[in-house]
Amino acid sequence: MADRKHVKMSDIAKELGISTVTVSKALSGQKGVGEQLRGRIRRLADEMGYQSPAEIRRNRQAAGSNIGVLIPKRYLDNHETFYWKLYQEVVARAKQKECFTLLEVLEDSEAMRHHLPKMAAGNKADGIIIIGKPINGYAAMLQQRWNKPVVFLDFYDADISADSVISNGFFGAYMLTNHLLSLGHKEIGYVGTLLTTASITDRYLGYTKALMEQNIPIRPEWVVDDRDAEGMNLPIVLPSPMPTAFVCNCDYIASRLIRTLREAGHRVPQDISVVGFDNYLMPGLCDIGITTYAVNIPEMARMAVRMILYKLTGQPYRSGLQMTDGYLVEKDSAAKKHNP
Amino acid sequence: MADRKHVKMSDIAKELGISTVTVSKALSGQKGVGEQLRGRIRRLADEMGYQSPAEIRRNRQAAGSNIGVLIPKRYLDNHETFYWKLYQEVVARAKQKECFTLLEVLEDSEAMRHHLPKMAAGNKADGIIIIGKPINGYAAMLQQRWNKPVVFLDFYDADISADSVISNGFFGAYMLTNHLLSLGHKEIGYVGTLLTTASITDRYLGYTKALMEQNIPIRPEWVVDDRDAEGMNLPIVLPSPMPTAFVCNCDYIASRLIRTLREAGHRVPQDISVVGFDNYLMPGLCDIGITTYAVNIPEMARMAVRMILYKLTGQPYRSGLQMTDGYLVEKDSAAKKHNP
DNA sequence: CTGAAAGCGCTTACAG
DNA sequence: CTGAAAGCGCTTACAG
Repeated sequence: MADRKHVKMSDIAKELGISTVTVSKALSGQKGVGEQLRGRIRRLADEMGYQSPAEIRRNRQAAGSNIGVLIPKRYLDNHETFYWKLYQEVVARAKQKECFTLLEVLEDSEAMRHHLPKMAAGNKADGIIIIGKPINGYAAMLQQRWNKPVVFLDFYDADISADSVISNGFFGAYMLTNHLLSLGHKEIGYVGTLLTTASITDRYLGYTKALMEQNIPIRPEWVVDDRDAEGMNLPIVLPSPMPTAFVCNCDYIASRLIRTLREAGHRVPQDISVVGFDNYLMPGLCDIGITTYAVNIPEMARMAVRMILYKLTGQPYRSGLQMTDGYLVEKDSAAKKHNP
Repeated sequence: MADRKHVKMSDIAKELGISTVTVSKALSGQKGVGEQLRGRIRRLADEMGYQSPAEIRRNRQAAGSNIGVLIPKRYLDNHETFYWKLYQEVVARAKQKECFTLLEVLEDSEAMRHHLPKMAAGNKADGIIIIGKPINGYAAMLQQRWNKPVVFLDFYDADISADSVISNGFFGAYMLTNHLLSLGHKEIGYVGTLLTTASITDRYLGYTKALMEQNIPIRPEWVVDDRDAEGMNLPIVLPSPMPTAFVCNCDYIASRLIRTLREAGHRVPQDISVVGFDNYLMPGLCDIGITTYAVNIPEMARMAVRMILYKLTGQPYRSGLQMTDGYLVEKDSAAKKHNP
C-alpha cells in the first residue's frame, strides 16, 4: 500500500531505453513504431500499470473507498464455490481501483430479522455489493433502508429498478441446448428444481426456447429436481424412459448427474450427453471436462465494482439490470447422438 | 461541417470573462468555484461542445467514417415505425461522432439471393449496422463474407459470437406480466405468433416466467396469433372464454387488440387490461395510452454506433450480445381487475 | 472564491 | 523506424 507515484510514459521509456515519444506513439496506436516494439511497450505498460492522466484522475475520486461485500452464508456452505471465485474477482477489481473491501457473511437468521449488516450499521462501508440473493426480501430492504449505494451481483429483484449485474442464463441455456440439438439430440432433459432461484428458472426458459424453435414439446417428466424448496441438495432421480441428453443448471449439478448416471450404468458422453453452466467447478469433483457455458466472472466483478464506484462518485451510469454474456466451451461431456 | 477548431477551456473562460483555472476546477468537480458559477460554466461547456483532449483523440480516430445502415424493406412497410425511430437515433449518434451514415433498404429478393449490399460491394461503407433481421440467413452471410465490421441491431443470431444490440424482451415481458399480476389479474393471455421472430418468442417466455412463479399454468388457447408465418398481419381472433388481461408483443399489436376488443363490446381497461411493448406507436393509432415497457431507443443506437466504431478503430470492446434494459410505463390501458 | 505563474505529461512537427 | 525540441492544454501550488 505504499503511496508510490503513478507510472508515466517516461518511466516505461527509461525501462526500455527508448524515448517517451515512441512510447506515446505505441500506446496511442499511431504509426511510426515497429509492431514488435509496440507489442513490448504495450505489455510493459500493462505490467507496470500505466494509466493515462485522465484515467488517474477518474480513479482518484473513488480511491480509498471501502466497498462492503455481503454474501449469504448459505451459498458458501455447499460445493458451489462459484461465489468464492466471484468474491475474489471483486476484491481484485476493487484493489485495482485502490479501494478496500470488507467481507461480511450474512446468516439466514439475520436476514430473516432484517438486521442491517454490521458494516452498514457502523458506517464502515461506503457502498455494498451483495453477492447472491439473500432470503426474505433482505436485498430490497437494505437498498431501501440504507442511504448508500447497493449493487446486486449474480441475482436480481423483480423490481428492475435495482442495480444488478447478472449473467445471461436465459441465453446461455439457449446456446447450450442448441449445441445439443446440433449434435443430433432430440430428447433432452433439464436438471434443476424450477422456481427455487431465478437463475434456474431463466436457464430452464432458455432451454425451452431452443426446444420450442425445433417444435419439440417439453416433457415434464424430463425436468428433474436437484434440490428441495429450501435449496438443500436432493438425490437426482433418473427418469424412465431416459432422454439422450441433459442440460443442467450449473456445472456442479452436472457433476452430480454424471455420477448418478454412471452409478446407473450409463456412460457419459457415449450413452448420454450432459452440459452444465458456469464453467466453474471445484477441482476434483468430476474426472471429465463438462461442456458448459462459460460465465465471464471477471467481467461480472468489473461491472459490479464499476457500478458501485460510479454511484459513489455521482457519475452518470447505466442503471438497472446489466447482463454479461459468456460463451460455449466444448469439453468432454457432450457428444454426437449415437444412432443404434 | 466547417473544420472549426476544437473548443478549449480557455475559450470557455474568455467567453465568460474568467480564468482557465476556474473553468478547469468547475469541470473537474474540484472545489474552489461557486456552485452557481460552476453551473454556468458546465452549461456553456456543453453548449460549446467542449471535449477533453482524451475525448477528442478518441473520437478523432473514427471521425469521417461512413457507417452503412441496412434495413430490410419488410420492416418499413407496415405500421411498426419503431425502426424509423431507431434509424434516426443511429444517424444522430453517428453525426455526434462526426461520422456519415448511408442508408440502404434491403429487398427480400436481394436477401434471398445473398447479394452483398451495394454499399458493401462498392466499398462505400466502412462498417454496416443491420437494423432488423433479414430473411434467409442474410445477416450471418454478410458478416462472414464481408471483411469489415458488422453489427446487428434489434435482433440476434443463434450464433452468439455475432455482435448484436437488442432490448431485453424476456425481462421486459416479465416485468409487464408481473405488473398485471400485481393489479390482481390471474387470467392473462399473450398476443403474438410464436416463433415468427425471436423477440416474440423471448417476450412470450418472459410472460411464461412470471406466470410460472405464481404457479399459474399457461393456457394455450390464450396465446393468440397476430401474424402468419411470413409476418403478414392476421386478424386477431379473441378466445372464448376470455382472460381478463393480455400481454401483447408490441404496442402496435396492442393497439390492434384494443380495437378488436372494442368491436366485440369489451371496454379497455375496465373489462380487459392490455399491455404492449416498446413504448413506441405511430401517433393516431390508439386513443388511449398503452401501458408498456419503454425500450431505450437512444441507448440502443448509442451502443450500436459505439460498437461499430470500436470495431473500426480496433479498440477493445465487449463483443457478443448486448442487452439494453427499459422500464415500465403505466398509462391507461391496464387497470385493477374488476371483481364482480 | 478567484486567478497569475509554474509545472506536468503527453503529443506534434520535424530532422535524420 | 526513431527521438531531441518545441508546444499544447490542463492542473497544481500558492497568493490574495
